[in-house]
Amino acid sequence: MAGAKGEATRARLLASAEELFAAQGYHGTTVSQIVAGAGLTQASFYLYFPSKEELMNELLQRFEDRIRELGNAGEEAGRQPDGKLEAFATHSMIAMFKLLGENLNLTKIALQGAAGERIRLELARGVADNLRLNQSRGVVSPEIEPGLAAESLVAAVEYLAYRYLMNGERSVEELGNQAARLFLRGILK
Amino acid sequence: MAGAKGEATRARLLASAEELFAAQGYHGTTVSQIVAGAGLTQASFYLYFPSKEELMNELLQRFEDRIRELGNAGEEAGRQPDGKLEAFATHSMIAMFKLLGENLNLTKIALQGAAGERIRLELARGVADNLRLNQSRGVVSPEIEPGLAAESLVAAVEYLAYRYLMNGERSVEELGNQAARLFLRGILK
Amino acid sequence: MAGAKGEATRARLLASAEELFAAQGYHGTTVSQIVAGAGLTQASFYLYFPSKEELMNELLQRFEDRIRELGNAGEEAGRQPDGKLEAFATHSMIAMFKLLGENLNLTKIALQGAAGERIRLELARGVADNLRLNQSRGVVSPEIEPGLAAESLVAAVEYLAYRYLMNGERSVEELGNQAARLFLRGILK
Amino acid sequence: MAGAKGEATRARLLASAEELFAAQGYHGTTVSQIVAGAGLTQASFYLYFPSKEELMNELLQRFEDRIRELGNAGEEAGRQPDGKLEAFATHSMIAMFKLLGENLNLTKIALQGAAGERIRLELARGVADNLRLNQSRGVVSPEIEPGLAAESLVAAVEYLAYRYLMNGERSVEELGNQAARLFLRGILK
DNA sequence: GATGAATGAGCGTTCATTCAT
DNA sequence: AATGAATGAACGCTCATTCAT
Repeated sequence: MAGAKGEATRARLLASAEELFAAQGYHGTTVSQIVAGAGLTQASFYLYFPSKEELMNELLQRFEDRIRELGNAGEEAGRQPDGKLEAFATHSMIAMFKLLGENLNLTKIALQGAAGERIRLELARGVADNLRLNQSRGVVSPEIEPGLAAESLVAAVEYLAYRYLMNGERSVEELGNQAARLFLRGILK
Repeated sequence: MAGAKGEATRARLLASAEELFAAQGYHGTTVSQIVAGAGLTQASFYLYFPSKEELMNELLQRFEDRIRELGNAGEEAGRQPDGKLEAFATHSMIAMFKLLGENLNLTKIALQGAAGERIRLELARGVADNLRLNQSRGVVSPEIEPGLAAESLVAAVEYLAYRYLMNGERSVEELGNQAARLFLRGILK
Repeated sequence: MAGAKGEATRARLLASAEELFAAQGYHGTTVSQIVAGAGLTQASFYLYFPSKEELMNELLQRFEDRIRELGNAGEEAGRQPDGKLEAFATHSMIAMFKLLGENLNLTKIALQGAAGERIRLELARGVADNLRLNQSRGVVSPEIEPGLAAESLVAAVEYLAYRYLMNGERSVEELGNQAARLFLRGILK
Repeated sequence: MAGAKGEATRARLLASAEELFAAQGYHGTTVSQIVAGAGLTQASFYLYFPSKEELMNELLQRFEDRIRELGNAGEEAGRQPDGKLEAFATHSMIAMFKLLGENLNLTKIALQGAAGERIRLELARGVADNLRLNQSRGVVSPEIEPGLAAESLVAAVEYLAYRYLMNGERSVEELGNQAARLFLRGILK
């Protein structure tokens, strides 16, 4: 079982970097801070990553992979025939909050840089496709522009996740229910 | 009117910094890039700002001031008696998009750092107050949580502004109408 | 007269680098040694040169320029009709020793790296052309291979210059005379 | 015969280092490149050599040993009574080219550093002694300075060896004949 | 006999900032 | 009002080397 110790060290570096990148941004974080957080010297950093930038890329890649898994899961669920859109939407929201909640630092990192836009759009695309499908089924109002609505929803979910899950003020279910209600029925009585 | 030239130079530095901070972040932007964008030498920077950080603070301050103006205007408007909430909401939305659209770089800067949270909350507070008022009037559904709804709305508006105004793909009015419709009546038919 | 001080500093850096590169090679010399030799801090180095490598290139360029001047002068002289080859050769040798002697450090630098080969060949080419010309005139033995002979001569001159001019053991004229005699008439009685 | 494998590994390290030092110089070559060339890890290097510098010294020592053997052989040959200097010189030249040709990388290494001077002088000393002996015999011109002539010859031979043996453009015999002719009889007709 | 993991020191380079002119 | 010249501190990164296994 060669390399068990190395794997652990590598994981510590990733964890340290994740935290720091989220808090201070990529440029604002130094390699020396990352290694300090992992209890290592600077030189050791380069045993595990060829550069600070590559470590960043690895973090982003991890996040994108998880996003894609969510997207795939959502797609399957969305194809289910019957019209219980509300239950499905709520469930989907909760899944999104859960995903983001489990990767809050990654979320923040991924969304703050140039890569952020791409990831955001990827998240939104799945939602938009779903809206279009349900428009054709007559469940979703034809006045809605699926793209805009999906992007609004994604932006809101991201923010709420960061705002309320980080400090534990709200649960994933609460947020999912409220967001689903808000976006499905609007705020009017 | 001594200092007219100095004022202009100072403005050029602010403009250069605004653009660069928005594109690359605070840490990712160097003083030498800022002065290059303003056609000056490094040393001149310090004739106008005590430090890079103070320049940043000034930009943030400017943005907060404009936000506050918007908030004040909204408050007045919100107190108007009659029940035309929809028209008022649409109008408010357009005003928000207009404000952000006129300060896209500042918006991006303000929202990416630690100051972002404070500003976002300030924007949301005005909206939340309004929602609460209209809940008591029976116009807004009692199931809505004003805080959450307001923050969702602000997050969505910010993102849409950045996404569609920067490249001119949408007008302020289009965005305002769509956002108002979405948040007021929801996506369901 | 802007920049007089800067020019002087730049020259000091070049001088310091020239000495160090000659003594320790490019890789063996550090920027911190160069600036120490010029009485500056590390950061100042980069006010004058974009990189250590560019400074090196500039030194090499200077040397190549001087070599080329010598080559041009030699070419003109070589075309002179009459058959006083011996006097001409001696004069040419002295000119070469003088050039190398005035740029001993540059010579050493230029000849130790990858660029060395190119420069050596350039020097030798002029000599070889001359040998060929005088072969056709019947002055130089037809058994001689001009390329080999020229390269031998250049290699010998370089070494002698470094060996005897650096410490002042011999004068440019002594070396020129001896080398001319050796290569023209050989060592046999 | 314990240690057979170790010996082989050690030899691989020496070979790898020889090639790299010749191509990039001592300072320009890293231990990690050396071990990579030998298919080992960094740590293994220090099982065989106490330091990078010691490896270098060993390479230089090997070269000096071979030079000395050549010198001894030459001395014996030189003492042979009869006056066939030309044949002897040609033979000696070929021997030198052969030696250097078989150790081209070592030659390059040995001559580029501070040790180069010492080795060059050692090589030249043997030649100079021989010239002096033959001057007293009246075979070599009294106008020749043995030291200068010997050093010129050595410098030329070294260069020619590197220039023409590395790429196989010339054979050891061709070079030996040409060099002997050139130095013995000169270039004049 | 060889390795994986680690390190202290130093590399070339860039940063925000200062000051005499 | 602006600049040329300089700097201390820190950056990301690589070096030769060590040591427990």
